[in-house]
Amino acid sequence: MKCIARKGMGSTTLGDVAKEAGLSAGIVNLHFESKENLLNETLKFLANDYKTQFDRALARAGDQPADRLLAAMALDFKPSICDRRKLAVWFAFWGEVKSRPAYRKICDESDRYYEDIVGELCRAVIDEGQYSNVDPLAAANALKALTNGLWLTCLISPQTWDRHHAMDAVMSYLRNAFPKHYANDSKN
Amino acid sequence: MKCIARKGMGSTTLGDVAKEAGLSAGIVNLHFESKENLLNETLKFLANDYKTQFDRALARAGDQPADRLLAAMALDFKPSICDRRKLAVWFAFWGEVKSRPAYRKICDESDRYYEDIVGELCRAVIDEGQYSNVDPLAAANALKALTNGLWLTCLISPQTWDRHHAMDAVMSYLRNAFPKHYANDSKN
DNA sequence: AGAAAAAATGAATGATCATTCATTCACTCT
DNA sequence: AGAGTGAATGAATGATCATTCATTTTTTCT
Repeated sequence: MKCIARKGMGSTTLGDVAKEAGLSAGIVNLHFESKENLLNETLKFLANDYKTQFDRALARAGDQPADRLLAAMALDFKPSICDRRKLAVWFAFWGEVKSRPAYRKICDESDRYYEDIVGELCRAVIDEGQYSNVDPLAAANALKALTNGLWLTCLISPQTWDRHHAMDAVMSYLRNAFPKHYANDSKN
Repeated sequence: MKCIARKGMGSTTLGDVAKEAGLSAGIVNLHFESKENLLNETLKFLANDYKTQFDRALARAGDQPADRLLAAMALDFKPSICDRRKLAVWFAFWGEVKSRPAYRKICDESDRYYEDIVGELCRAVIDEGQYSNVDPLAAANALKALTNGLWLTCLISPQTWDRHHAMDAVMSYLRNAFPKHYANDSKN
């Protein structure tokens, strides 16, 4: 991941990875069989790292759906996730999604997991607030898209845009969509 | 662009490009000097293609800021822009933004152009609607991020998600943010 | 300690590529 | 027609890389 962030996915060689690990040239093939396999495992690792943090963030959040939804969204802009190096790796893989079905599949399955959980949270919030004409799954997908887009902005314009601006944008979205729940941004 | 969409940026060789063009091996270096230069020009071409369509879409839109803003957003989900092959190319470059300053610069400058124009449209809409506490630049950035994120969803989940769903999500955002202007989605 | 297993080395191999350039081709003038 | 110009060819070059594997080093047992 360090190598991908530094040199880009196309330009990281197994030699780079070995050097980064402080080991010798042939080491990656010994442990990962092939470069393709290493990259697949890297994406799985990244996805799993996110899932671990996501599950933990929800476990720590309270019982209220609105609090849980906020916790889920806030995670995306914590330093442990919204780190320019990690974001670069996500985008490196997304950049190959069209040409590498294996990457697409991993991302797609991962996305579905969050769509379910966040969709369910949205459903509960919508019920509570009697928000009419709001589809919970659509809201969950929009939130996911907003996050990914804001990550790109963090990547492209680090000088003028940071994770705090991004979190503000998410709060703004939540306030507009679910005004009764997020009227005053008391959190974070 | 065809090659990048099909094989990914790291795996497209100058030979692939030459073959796609129906020409011989050395042709790319003859016309573009180097591979690096070809890639830079490709990104510039893509950005310029978008700008052309953006300017034309605004030129065709009416005088009302709300109509103009809607036209700008709707463009992003027209087939000529929201095409899986073109999206793959955008993401291929975004995937290297961290490691290639040249790409970041082109994207950043391009983004700023739209931030100005869309920000100004948001400002006008906010004035008209007396929407309180809404920062026009923040709204413009959020809309841009939403678009980019929705593009990613189109790339990753083409089976369950298309440009129409994406446009619905944008309409939903506009309706929540500027209810007086987009209450009934009479357009597209 | 010392045998056995596991991990790591790094030189060698063979493939792939970007780039070069002498030559050929196609077209435009007069 | 034929000289002159620009475009295109494709074989050759040299560099980079993934991968292999015989050998060495380290760790884990008893």
